[in-house]
Amino acid sequence: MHDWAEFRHFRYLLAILEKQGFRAAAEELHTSQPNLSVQARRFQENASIKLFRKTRDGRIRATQTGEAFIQLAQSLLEMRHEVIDALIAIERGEISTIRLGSTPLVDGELFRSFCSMHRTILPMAAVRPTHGDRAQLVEEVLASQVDAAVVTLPLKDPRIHVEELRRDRLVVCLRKDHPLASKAALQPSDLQDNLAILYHPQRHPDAHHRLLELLAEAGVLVEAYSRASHPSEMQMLVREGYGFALVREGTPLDDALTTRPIAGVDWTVDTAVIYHRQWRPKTVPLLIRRFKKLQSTQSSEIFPRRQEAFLGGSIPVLDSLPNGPSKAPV
Amino acid sequence: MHDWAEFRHFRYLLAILEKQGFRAAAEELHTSQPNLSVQARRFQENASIKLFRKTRDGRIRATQTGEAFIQLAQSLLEMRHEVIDALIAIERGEISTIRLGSTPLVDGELFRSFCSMHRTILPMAAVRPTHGDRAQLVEEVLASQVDAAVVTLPLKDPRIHVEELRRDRLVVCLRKDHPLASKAALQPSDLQDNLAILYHPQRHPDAHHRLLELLAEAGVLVEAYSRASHPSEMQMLVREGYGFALVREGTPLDDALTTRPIAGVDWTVDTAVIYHRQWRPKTVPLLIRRFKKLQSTQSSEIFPRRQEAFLGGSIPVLDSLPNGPSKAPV
DNA sequence: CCTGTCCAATACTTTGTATTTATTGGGTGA
DNA sequence: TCACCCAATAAATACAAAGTATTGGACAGG
Repeated sequence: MHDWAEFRHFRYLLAILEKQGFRAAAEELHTSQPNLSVQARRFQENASIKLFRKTRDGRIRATQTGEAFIQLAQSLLEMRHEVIDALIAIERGEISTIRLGSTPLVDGELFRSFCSMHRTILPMAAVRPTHGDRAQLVEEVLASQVDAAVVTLPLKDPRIHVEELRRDRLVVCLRKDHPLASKAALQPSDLQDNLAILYHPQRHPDAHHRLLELLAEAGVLVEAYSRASHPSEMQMLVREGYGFALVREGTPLDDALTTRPIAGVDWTVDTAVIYHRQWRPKTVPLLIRRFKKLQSTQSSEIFPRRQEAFLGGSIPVLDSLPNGPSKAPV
Repeated sequence: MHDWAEFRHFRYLLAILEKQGFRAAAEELHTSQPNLSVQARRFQENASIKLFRKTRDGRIRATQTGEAFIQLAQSLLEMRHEVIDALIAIERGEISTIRLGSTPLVDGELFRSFCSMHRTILPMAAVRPTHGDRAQLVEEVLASQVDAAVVTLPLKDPRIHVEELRRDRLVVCLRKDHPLASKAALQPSDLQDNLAILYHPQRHPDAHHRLLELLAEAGVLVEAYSRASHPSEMQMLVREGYGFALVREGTPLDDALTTRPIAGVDWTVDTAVIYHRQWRPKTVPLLIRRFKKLQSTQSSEIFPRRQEAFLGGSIPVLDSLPNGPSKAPV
C-alpha cells in the first residue's frame, strides 16, 4: 500500500514547501527544477492531494494539507535517519549498556532528558544513570566506569573531552521579603555582607575557587559562609534567613524565595558533557549532537519551556488528581 | 543524509527477514529473486551492516541487527502509511475538528498535553476535549462521536484498538498519622481491614472486577467499602479516616496524606488511548506516535521510579532543585 | 561418489523512470 | 511593450531497478 511513495518524494516536496519555490529547492537538493516539477506532480496525483498553491507573484504557498505535510515528512525523514543510525550502532556492538553520570549541581531535568535521548537512538540499549560528586565522577570517567557524565565547569584535564551543553546566568537567590528584593537587579556590592551560603568547597573545588575569584574581581570578599552539600539545602538556608545564595537562573524556587540578576557582571553556570578522549564510546558524540539539536529546536516555541510550572510550589491539583485502580501485572 | 535508503529497501529486506528466504519474499513482493539479492546487498553495503546469516540448510536467519531491523522497518513503513492516510483525510476536510475524550481516572495533565499535541500536526483543526465515564466513552468511540479517548485498562472489545501510553504503580493512600504509615511498604495483609474506599464499581466495572480479583489473589477480601465517584473524593474519604484507598503512584496528594507501596505484588494502573479499529480517524495514530516519542524524550522511565520523591506527598523537590555556581564568563 | 534438488549469487539484458537539457508559457513589474 | 522572474512541458539521456539465464554451493538420496 502506498508503495509509490519513496523517501525521495518526501524530501523533494519538503524542500519545495520549505523553500517556497522549485528553483530554490532544486538548488538545495542538487537536482534540476523540472525533475522536482514532475516528481511533485506524480506524488500529489498518486495521493490525490494538493500540497501548495501559487501566489500571484509566482511563489509557492503551502495549503493546509501542505502545512501538515511539512510536519509529517520531517518526522518521517528524521525517523529514517534514526533507524539507520541505530542499526549501524547495533552492528558495531555498542548496544550493551551506556553508563551516564551527573552531579548534584546539574539540572536534573537536563540530565534526565539527556539519558532518555539515548533511547531515541538505540531503543534496545539499556541506560544506567548514576549520581555522584564531581571528583568521583571524573575518576569514574577516567576509569571507564561511566561512559560520559554531565557536570558543571570548570574542568581541566587533558585526558577528558569537554562539550558544553548549556550556559545559564548566575543569579542571587534571596527571600522575597528581603529589602533588596525590591530592586530589579542587585549590585555586586549588595552581596558583600549578604552572600553567606556557598556550595560545599570540597564538592567542587574548581568551581569554588573560580567563584571566589570572580567575587574578588567584583570587589566582594566572602569571609564566613554556610556550606550546603546539596542545592536544595542552599534554598533552605536562604529561606531560614542565613543570607543569599547564588543559583542558576530559571531554577524552580521555594515559595518564599526569589532571584535577582547581578548588574555589571556576566557570571554563568556552565553545564557540559565530559567523556574520555581515547576510550570514548562511539555513541556519545552522536548523543551529544542530537541533544544539542533538540535543545535548539525545542527552545523554539513549539513546546513551552516548562518554566514556572512548579514555581508556585503548589501542584495543579484539580486536573491531575489521583486515579484509581484499573489493571494489573504482566 | 542516508538518502540511498528508500522505502523499497526496507520493504524488501523486511520481507526477506520475515519469510526467511529470498525466493519466498520475491513471490510475496511480486518481483524476482535476483532483484532482491542485489537490492539487499546494496542496502547492507551502504549501511555497512549485516542483517542475516545463512544456516546450513540454506535458510535465512536474522542477526541481532536484523531483529532490530524488523522492528524498525515495520514502524517506518507503518508510519508512511499513516502519514499518507492522514494527508488524504486532511485534504478531504475530514479532520475539521477532532474529538478526544478522557475518564476521571486518567491523569489530567497527560490528557491535556495529548490534546494540545494535535496542534503540531494540524494547527487549523479544532480540538474538542470531553470528559465522561468509561462505559459512556467507549460507547461514543464505537458510535464515532469521539475520535479517540484516553482511558484506563482493562478493556476488551474487538472493534476497538488499544494503545498503552503509561503504566503506573498502584500504591496505598493513607493518612500520614496512621500507624502503618511508619512502614516503608505495606504487606497485602495490611490492607485486609483498612482498604475501605474504592472507585465506584459502575463507573468502571472491568477495573473493579480486576481489582477485586487481584486483591483476592493476595488474600485480601474486601467486604464493605465506600464508593467514590471521583478520584478527589477518594482522597477526601481517606483524609476523613474512612480507611485506605488505592491510587496511582506519583499522584499529587493532600497534605495530610501519604502513599506506600505494596510489597510482593506488582499492580499497576495502565493508561491507554483507544480508537475505533475501522473508522479510525486518520490523524490519531500519528498523534499517538508523536506523543509517545515526546514522552520518551522528556520524562523517561529509565530513572528509578521516583520512589521517595513523591512518597511524602510533597513535590519532588530533591531532584529538581537549584544548582549552585560553578564557572564564569567568556 | 555421483546426481538431482533446493537455494542464493552472479552476469548480462531489458525495462522503466528519474533526471537532465532545452524550451515554452505565464504571470509581474519596469 | 519588453525584459525577467517563475514553473510546466517535451524530448533526450542516464542510471538504476527488474528480469532472464546461468552458475555455484549445500545438502539428501541413490
